[in-house]
Amino acid sequence: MDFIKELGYLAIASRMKRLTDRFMRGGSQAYKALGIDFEPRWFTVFYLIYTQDAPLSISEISSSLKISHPAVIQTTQILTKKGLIKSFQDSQDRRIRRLAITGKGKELVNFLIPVWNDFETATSELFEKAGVDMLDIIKSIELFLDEEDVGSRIINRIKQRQYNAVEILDYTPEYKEYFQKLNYEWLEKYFQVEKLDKKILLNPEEQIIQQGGFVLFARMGEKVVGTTAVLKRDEKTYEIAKMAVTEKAQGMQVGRKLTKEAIARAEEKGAKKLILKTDNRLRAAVNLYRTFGFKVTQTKPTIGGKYERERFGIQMKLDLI
Amino acid sequence: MDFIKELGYLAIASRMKRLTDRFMRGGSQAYKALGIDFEPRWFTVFYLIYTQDAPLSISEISSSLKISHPAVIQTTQILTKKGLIKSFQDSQDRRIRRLAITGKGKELVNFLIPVWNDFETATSELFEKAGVDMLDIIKSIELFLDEEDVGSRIINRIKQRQYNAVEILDYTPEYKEYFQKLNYEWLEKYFQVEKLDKKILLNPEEQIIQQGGFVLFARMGEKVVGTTAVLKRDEKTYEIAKMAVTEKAQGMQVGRKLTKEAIARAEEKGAKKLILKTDNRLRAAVNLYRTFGFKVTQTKPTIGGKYERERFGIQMKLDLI
DNA sequence: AAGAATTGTGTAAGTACTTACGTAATTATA
DNA sequence: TATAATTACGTAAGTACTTACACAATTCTT
Repeated sequence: MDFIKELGYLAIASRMKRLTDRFMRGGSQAYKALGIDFEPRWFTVFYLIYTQDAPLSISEISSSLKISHPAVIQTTQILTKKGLIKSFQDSQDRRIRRLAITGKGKELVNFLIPVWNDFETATSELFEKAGVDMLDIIKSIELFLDEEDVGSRIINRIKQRQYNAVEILDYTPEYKEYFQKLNYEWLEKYFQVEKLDKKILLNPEEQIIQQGGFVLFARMGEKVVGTTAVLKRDEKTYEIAKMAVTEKAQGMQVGRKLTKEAIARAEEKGAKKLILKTDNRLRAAVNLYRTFGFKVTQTKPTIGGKYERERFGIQMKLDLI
Repeated sequence: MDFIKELGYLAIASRMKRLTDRFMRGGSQAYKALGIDFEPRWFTVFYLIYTQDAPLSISEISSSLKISHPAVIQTTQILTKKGLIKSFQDSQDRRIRRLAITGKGKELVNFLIPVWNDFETATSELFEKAGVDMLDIIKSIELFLDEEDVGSRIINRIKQRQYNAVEILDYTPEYKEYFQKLNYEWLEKYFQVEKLDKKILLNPEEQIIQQGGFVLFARMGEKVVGTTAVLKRDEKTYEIAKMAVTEKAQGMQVGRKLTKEAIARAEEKGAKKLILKTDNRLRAAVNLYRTFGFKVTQTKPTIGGKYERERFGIQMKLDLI
């Protein structure tokens, strides 16, 4: 029974690892059977040093093989101990230690060349029998991964799913309490709830909607996890304010979807300019707004601003069309 | 610059390893980005325990995943410390420790299921874009490796090459010295050179060839590395004797090719039966003869045998049709 | 020309496996 | 029913990487 096989692409990395280990062990067995004191993992470093005319430095080997430099150091230490390579200081740059093959090393290479040939033939024959051009496959996969690595591929997919799971709702009186609660949650964490906050948060209909603005809510599943308000400043200018996302839902694209919807609705209402006030220390928020095209317009302390916290804040602006 | 790429199938294992590492690291990054305390390497063990209804033992997990049991123990120790699984002693067999998922573990699974889904979609999409059915490829390669593993594929190829490199030569007077030297080499190592040995080794023409037998030599490159004699016992019976391969060439199929040629030539001369005397302690030799169909016919000490060493020896026989 | 930044190497610690070996419990065997 | 063999688990040591950090030499910047 082989559980990993059953999991398909879910455990593809584990399965590839298992296969790779099998290849590595096979190589090791072959050397052992021949009575040669050599390991497959030394091959790339040793062969690189052998083929290059000019002695290489540690970091040159590291970048050529795309492995870490401590890995190179470890391997070269072993090869040096075996007497297969030697090292000397570079004459120009005293930081650099250059590595070259020894006479004993060359002797071993001559002995190993036909063996390596057999390695190559045996593996290429195996892949040929399996009807697989493995070199081409790896090349093509590596190319795709150079474009975007596995991690970010997965992360983007997760974000997309989370984004789709967020539903944006219009203001209704029964959600009023969430507008207050969600904003209190973060205000209390980072700043204090000031007098003007309370006034707006307690009376959104009167303070925002009746003034020509609007309020949005974000729902994930059954839970209201975020909110934002858009205030009307004048016919062409609106302000995004009172954006709040509950802690548990942060990083789940709630703010992104709220912002996107807020911009779209403001545009519908005839806005030509959107502004917002935030705090330079709230990096996630500032970066989010930036991805929508908001630019910082004011970083100096607003002396006599309406809110105490504005003394540390910045203003951002987005021109529509 | 990517040296490993240039090496083709010679460094395919290193290249596969690099690719696998990339996948593993990608998974790790994704969990980290989500703020989840979970690692890709835990997945197979954790998921197996989760999916199975009955709690599993260490060795059941080990064989299901085809990894060593200490690897399972290590992973389960971590998962236990994280509170995701728990263990209890089996009621029937007190050696067995059974592993089951905890409430906390189930909670995490529920959270992770959509994430794992994203893992799967992201990787399968990647392979699809690359035009590769990776699951099928790995399946097919694993199938071939189950038949014959990488190590033995390589070793067989090396042996074949070595076998082809051995050239069998007929007796000529100028090689006479090798017949003596090669036999002295091993006789002195394992036994003593006895009186009868000397007589035959010094006069092969008279003692072997003129009696209806023959002598063969094996050459690798410029060097004579092995020899054997075939003595005529009667019209239908020949004896393989004085087989010697120099130490440096041992394991290189010299004995095999000499034996094969000896059998073929004896057959040409009309032999119906081949016998030989060897020592049970020379395992490599006995096994070699066995692969040609020789059977042990006599294991008891030959009291009063011609050679002192025969007291520890065995006799083998091969019937030729 | 002084200070900052970068580069090359080395060391330490951590991770995720492996093989080898030890011990206790169970099962098979004579 | 002793004894041997097998099984299940655990521990130790080794391997082959990694990341993080330290330090010296060199190069860049002002």
